[in-house]
This record gives sequence, C-alpha cells and structure tokens, in this order.
Amino acid sequence: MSLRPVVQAWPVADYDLASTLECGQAFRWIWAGEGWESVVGDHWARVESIPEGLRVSWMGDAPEAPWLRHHLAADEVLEPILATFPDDAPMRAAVARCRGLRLLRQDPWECLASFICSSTKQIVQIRQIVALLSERWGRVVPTPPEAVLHHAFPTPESVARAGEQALRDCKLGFRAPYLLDAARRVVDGRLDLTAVARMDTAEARRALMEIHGVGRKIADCVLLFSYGRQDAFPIDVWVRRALIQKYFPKARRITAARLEAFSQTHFGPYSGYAQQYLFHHVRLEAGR
DNA sequence: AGCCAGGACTAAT
DNA sequence: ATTAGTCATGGC
Repeated sequence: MSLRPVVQAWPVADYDLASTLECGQAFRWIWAGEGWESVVGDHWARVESIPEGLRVSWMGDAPEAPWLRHHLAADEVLEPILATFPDDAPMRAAVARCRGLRLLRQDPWECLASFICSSTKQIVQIRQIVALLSERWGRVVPTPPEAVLHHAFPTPESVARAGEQALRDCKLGFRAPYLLDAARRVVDGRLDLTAVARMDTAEARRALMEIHGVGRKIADCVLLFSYGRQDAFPIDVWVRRALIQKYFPKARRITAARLEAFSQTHFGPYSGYAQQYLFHHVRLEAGR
C-alpha cells in the first residue's frame, strides 16, 4: 500500500460540496484545511471544491475510485431531479439557497447506526459520538501523513463485542442499548441489511423498525440516505416546523398523520430529495 | 439557568 | 388512536 493518496480532478457540474457534506445527512465528513476528509468503507478519502468540480484524493491501490464516485453521487445528474420539485415559494427558496446539494449514497450499517445515535441530539453531538465510536472500535486504515482520521466506522461485530457500558462511555446515553440491539440483530442474521435492499419500501421500513430504538423517522433516514429510496420523507422537528410554517401557516393544529399524508402527495417522486433541501434551508435560515 | 436537540418507548387515557 | 412522562448529554 502506497503512503501517498491518488489525487484526481473530477469535472462535475451542479455540485454544492459544502451543502452536501454539512446538511446533516452524514456525520463523518470532517472539515480539514481546504476540504473535507472521511473514511468511506475501508478507504481514507478527501474532497475539496474546485471551479471545474471536485478535487478528490483517496488511499488505495486502484487508479480509479468508483466507490467514492458512487458515494458522493458525482455521477448523478441533478437538473431532472430538481425539475420534479413542486413549483412553490418554499421549494424555490430552498433550491435558490443550496442548489447542488446531493444525497450521498451511504453504507446501510453506518447510516443505520449513526441515526440510532441521532435521536434528540444536535448534529455536532452526533458527529462527536460517531467519531468516538470509530476511534475506539473501528479498524485502523491506511492514511497519508496529513490525515486527521485514521479509523473505519466500526462493524456490527465490534459494536456487539463492545457492550452497553462501552457504548455509554461514547456518550450514547439511553441510545446505547438501541445501538447494541441493532448490532446484535445484524450479527445473528435477524436483520439482513442486504435483503432489505431488495424489499419494497414499506416492507423495508417495517424490517428496520423491528429494531428497538428505530421508529418511522430513523427508518426513513436510512431508506433515503443508504437505500436510495428517494421518496422516503423523514420528518424531524426541523422539517415539521418548516412544513407547518411554510405550508400551513395559520392552521391551529396539524396532526402527524396529516403532515405525513401531505409529504407523500405534495413533493413528487423525489420527495426525500426535496425534504433535504427544505431541512438544510431552514437550518441555514436559523443560523445553524 | 433553562430550553432544546435530525426520537422512540411505555403506560395511561 | 392520541398523549404525557421518561430516557442521557451537551450547546447555546
């Protein structure tokens, strides 16, 4: 294994790297110097924004990195997706502010585990928890000298082996038994994350929600961010507020069922994509 | 100091 | 089928 990373410039149009990596869909892209650094699978990687697209570097033997191109969704053509969004004021404002935001394609286990850690946590804290888990239980990967990160995300096996107290020591609090339950289910085969990919969305959602600590919202995050179900529409506190303020400004009381029905009918075939634009936009407006 | 955070579970109505 | 209380931790 070489000590130096492969470096390439990828011409990509319509890519807002900052929005993509800082919009709260993933928690292991760390700002370092002029770009962001992460470990994707078992590979250290780094990306920065350049005028013609992305400047990308990674550790690995191969001269190309299809796994990284896939993860970053650099091959996705954004325009046709944006064209399906409803032509209303809230969506126009969100797209105007963060056009080029892309949904990453994440590893299902890492995504599932990360969002189990996410409940009633601020994004900065989720990043900290994920960093602790990786440093303590993830395997060391080859890195160049300038690297900040040195560990892969821990496997289900290592999380299961770690035990509840060790997870609590990573600041998981009451989520520790939830993450442990998920890891055990994957290890013993009660949850087959590969099989989930072949299920229809409703069936996949039910399978994920069998995990103690995974409800509708977290299941939808995993479906959207790692299984490519771009009509999955996670409704968290921010999205709930945004929907109510922007689409039902003078309603006295909106039930969760009403909001869900609206989210499934109003935003089109890429509703989950639209949801991420709404989410990131309201957080930017709020100064986050 | 008190409120809130990319929620979900349980028990009570 | 909805609702209140609870859980652990830390940013602002």
